Amino acid sequence: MKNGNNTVRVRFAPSPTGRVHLGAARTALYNYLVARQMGGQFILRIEDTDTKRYVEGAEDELINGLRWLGIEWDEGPDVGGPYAPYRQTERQEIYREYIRKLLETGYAYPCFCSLQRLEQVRQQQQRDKTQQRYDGLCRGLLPDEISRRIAAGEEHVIRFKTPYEGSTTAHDLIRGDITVENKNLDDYILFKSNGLPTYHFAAMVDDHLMGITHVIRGSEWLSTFPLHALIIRAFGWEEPQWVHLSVFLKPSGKGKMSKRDADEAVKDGKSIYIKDLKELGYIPAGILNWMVLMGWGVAEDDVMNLNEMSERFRLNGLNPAPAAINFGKLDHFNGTHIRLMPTDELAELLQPVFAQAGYDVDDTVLLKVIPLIRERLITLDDCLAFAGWFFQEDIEPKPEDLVAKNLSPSESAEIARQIYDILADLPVITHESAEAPLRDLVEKLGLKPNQVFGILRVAVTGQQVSPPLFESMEIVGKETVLKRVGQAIDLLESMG
RNA sequence: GCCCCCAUCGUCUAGCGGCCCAGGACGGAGCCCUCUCAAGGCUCAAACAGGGGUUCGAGUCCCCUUGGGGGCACCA
Repeated sequence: MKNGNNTVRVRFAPSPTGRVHLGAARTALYNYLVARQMGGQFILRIEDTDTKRYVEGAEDELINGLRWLGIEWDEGPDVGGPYAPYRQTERQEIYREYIRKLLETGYAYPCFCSLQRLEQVRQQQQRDKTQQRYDGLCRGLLPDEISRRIAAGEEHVIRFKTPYEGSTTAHDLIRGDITVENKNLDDYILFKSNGLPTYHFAAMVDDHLMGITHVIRGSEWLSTFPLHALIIRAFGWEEPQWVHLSVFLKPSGKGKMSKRDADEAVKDGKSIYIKDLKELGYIPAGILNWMVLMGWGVAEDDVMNLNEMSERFRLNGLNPAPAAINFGKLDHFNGTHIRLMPTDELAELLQPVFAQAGYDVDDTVLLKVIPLIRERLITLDDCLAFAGWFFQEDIEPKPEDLVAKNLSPSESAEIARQIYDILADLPVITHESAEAPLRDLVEKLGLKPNQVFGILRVAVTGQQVSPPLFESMEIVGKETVLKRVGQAIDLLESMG
């Protein structure tokens, strides 16, 4: 390997131009997984050479989002490393040095064409329905003229001198050899007139200098990656392994997931933005498990944590075809991982959810409540609907909910009174002490269990859907239970 | 328009020439369990885009068609 000690080095190199979404997070994940399983390094590099599209705060969201997911990097702008700096705008000297080399060897040349002229050329090519490519006006400029115009301060860019003849073949790990005719490539701009490099140039220089062995990135680079290979070869460097990931399609499978679609999803309580997912009550383990399986698959046992993923993941098992996003599966994996989580760990996650909703949560109560609600949670936020009533002094059941199915309010009130008497007679309400006498009551009245328990459930919890009744009563205690059943009786009687 | 990539159940996928009248997961249907809602267990429906080759044998290899995706910026 090029860095001499056989270590795999991969990188995730986003540009801070927007929010962190699924596509980016999954690319980061795959890179991270490869580094982990091979005992290599994972590098975070910020590609901020587009000053126009730079978004304030994007880098923070990125770092926070990735860290929250549990994806850690060995080197990066915030943690430093042997190849610092890791922010491209801080590496401008380096790029200038390397572009000089390409200029000297004749692989690159200055181009003085104006934006307007370029636009005209493009339009003409469009009219002619031919391939769009720089027409090469400045390609043959003599050294004298070049130095004269540069000395005169004329604005210019630097282009790669892509051969007109021949073809270029480069190898993608999951697609095999890809060959393009050089005439179908372009004289891509390597340096912009503002003195900053473009992605094509900066990324190649950095990947080489940072000893990157595997470039794992989105498929939007698939059509330009022969060009990237050309740049690397022009320097005489060794090529990394190229891996181009598929894109995400919208849930319908019809068309690429666009920003607009992403915004639409948010209205349904779904999102492809990591930060939104966090706020929606999804947990890292669930999101990770969901993401890793979009573009990669296992034969069986698809529930995995990060460690298991890094052991099982295989780059050559990647699927080159685009994948449609399936939010239903996110729910499934999130619920599954919540169920897998130790009680105390879940408690720590649930505590702030309750707090944010305005509940004053007692930790010891919460610890007892969790086993009752855990298998009912899809997202963390679901705990509010199931268990919020545990932490409310007063509940307000709807009178009509208190009325048992096929019975009148007064009949229901009578049953509630009998329930009250039974519970009042118990020294303490537990699952064990309450169930038998209440079931006897059901039998005595000749009713369905649900009719009797339904009244009690609504009386105690205020809602028709709740965690298991007996266990719940045990937690809130006899005093509260009796108080609420008493209130329910009053309510039922007031209904006439 | 030009260039490149892709193609197994509705969706994510296993499959790298015979182990496949195609396996798993989500979702769906049914049953069981059951104090509600879940969770769990069991069962069922559901796919190799189409057409040509190659081969004793093709979901697996090749070609074409069709369909989908990406790229064609002084953006990454």
